[in-house]
Amino acid sequence: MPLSLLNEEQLNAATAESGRNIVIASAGTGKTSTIVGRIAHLLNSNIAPQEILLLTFTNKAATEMVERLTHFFPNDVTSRIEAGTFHAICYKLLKRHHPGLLLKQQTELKTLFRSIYEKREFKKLAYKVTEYSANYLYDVYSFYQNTELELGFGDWMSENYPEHDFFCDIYEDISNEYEIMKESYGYINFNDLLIKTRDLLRTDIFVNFKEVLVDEYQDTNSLQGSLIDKMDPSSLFCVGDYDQSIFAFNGANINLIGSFSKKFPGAKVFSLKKNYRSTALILSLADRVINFNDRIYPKELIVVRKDEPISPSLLEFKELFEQYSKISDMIKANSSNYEDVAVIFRNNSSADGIEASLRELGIPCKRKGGKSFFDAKEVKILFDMYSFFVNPKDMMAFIHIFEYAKGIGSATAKDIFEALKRLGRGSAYEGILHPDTHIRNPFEQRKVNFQLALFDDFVHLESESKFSHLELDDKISNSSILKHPKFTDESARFFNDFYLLYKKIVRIKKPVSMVEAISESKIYKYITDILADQRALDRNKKINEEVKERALLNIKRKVVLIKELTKGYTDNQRFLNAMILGSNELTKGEGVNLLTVHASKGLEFKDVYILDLMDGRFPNRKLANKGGSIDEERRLFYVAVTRAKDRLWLSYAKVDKVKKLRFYPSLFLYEAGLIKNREEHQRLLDEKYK
DNA sequence: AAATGAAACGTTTTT
DNA sequence: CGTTTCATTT
Repeated sequence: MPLSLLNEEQLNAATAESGRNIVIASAGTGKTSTIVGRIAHLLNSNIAPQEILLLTFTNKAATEMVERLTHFFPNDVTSRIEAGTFHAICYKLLKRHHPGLLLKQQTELKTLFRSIYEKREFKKLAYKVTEYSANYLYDVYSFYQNTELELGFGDWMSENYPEHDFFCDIYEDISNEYEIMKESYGYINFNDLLIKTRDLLRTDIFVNFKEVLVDEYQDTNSLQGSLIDKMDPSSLFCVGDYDQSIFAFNGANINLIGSFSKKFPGAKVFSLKKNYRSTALILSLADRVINFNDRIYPKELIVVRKDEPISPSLLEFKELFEQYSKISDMIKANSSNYEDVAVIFRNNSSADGIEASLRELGIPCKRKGGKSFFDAKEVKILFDMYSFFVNPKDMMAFIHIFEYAKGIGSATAKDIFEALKRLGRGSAYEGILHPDTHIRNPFEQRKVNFQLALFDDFVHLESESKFSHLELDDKISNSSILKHPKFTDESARFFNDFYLLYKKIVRIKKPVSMVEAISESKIYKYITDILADQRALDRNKKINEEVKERALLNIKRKVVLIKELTKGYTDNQRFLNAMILGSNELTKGEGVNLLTVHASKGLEFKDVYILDLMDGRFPNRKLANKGGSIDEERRLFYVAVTRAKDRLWLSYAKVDKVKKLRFYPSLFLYEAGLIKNREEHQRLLDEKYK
């Protein structure tokens, strides 16, 4: 039984009476074992597995904990435990009452938001404050949704950004229109997942969890908190560490832990103090630094490991890239098993340098990186085509597809989409396959000036027989869509190919076949050919056939990868949503782990190298000055250090010769006692940031 | 309104 | 350094 493996303090927590319980668990004190033990205890007490909900920060963590339980309980028990991230669980719940929902990539929604923003006029008059950019406003709005439960967006803005009071009505108006547009295109995003689930709980979605367990409670935000409140479980078991709260930018409320007892009078507080993970020297270093933060409860760490510790060491380099290559050398010389090594950095910008150096020495490494893969144009367009077939309301996907049709840009693509909707009596899907043949002109007159209600001329329709020489499908050559004057022979063929694919795909059910049908279609070949041409242009703007071949091969390889990703999925919506929910949980490859501090949360490694410990980069001064805080940066340092089990290296470089920058060692290196002359450092810092 | 070429820009962390 | 945005031409 997992319970017999627990020490006394862990066991006390794991077997706590049901009610409101919080466990303060410092790094490396067996938080995961305690949660696993707690679930075992619940199951032993005859609580049904489906009455247990485990909320974690990553899906990986959830899978791991359930996996551990399978060693002690039968599969049909553990598989019925609800476990996952807030978002994944909400998706599952919401799906029951909202079956057609489709998640959309964050960047797409930003584009939508920006398009709404750009229609607004910010009349400045004599006002000296400039309005927030669309991008920034989107982030602020998202932050608002995660943190504010009472006020409307405009009121919240004017309270928190009083100097922008003047614009707050416009800001709120933009957010309102954004919500309406989002709804009309059938989109949903990460925040909506939580908000909609919360709002439907008790009225449309019913849950009956006896026990809700929350891992990484310090990184829970108000929105997530309100979701738990609405579930109102009979028992709640939260585990967290004040010193590891590093998600303030996402609305994580560090006070949730401190105020737990206030919010739930009579709540039991447990604390885990025995550290099993790291050596005494690593822990004392972490402790020294984190003690510079104000404490809300005393930090008391007991080192369990008694083996001879290896002292953490400071690595000083003259130049940034010298640092990367020397560390790569060290990893090669020092480590037998690359899987046990992690290179941790504050900013993703450090990743490329170290990755290149490792590759040079032939050292395998892995990065959390679905991003670049899903950002590739050939992947994007495949998913756009896929999304449009699954969600015909998805106008943005439609526009992206038709931007590849020569002579048709986003404005015309939008007209065509609207026209298809009209032909299909509200459904673009029907408009393509079964257009209303009575409508002669499906195109709307455009408003040239919205305020003055000036109208453009009707779209001047061309003759139906314009493309009779092209051998198009009958359905298409008879379609009034092609009467739009922007259609040329080439784009008419494009539309025809689009129709043919759509006609074929309608009967397809399985994601694999879907990806196959799209990737083998004429239209996808046409698009990828354009992409390959672009990539094969040489200096004289001529296509290098050899390069083109390679580009096409590269695209084919990505298609194969997408096909592999469909494994295990039988439902198109589920597959598409999973690609968005889990896109950056994919880690590819094996070898040395390259991680940001945030991504390293919850993990542990024998050897840890922390890179680029320069003032400005870590702590990241830009962030600390707005929104963040030096305390949060210090917690980040604490998290990074406590990932190490046996050996730890802390590294910085003095200059970046490419960007011609001079660096000063990180504040935390002084606080750790690794560099002594602090006064001199402070003087230099004061000079630099006055 | 689209295509092309030139200039700026910017580099935070996650579900 | 590569992308994104801007300006110019068609």
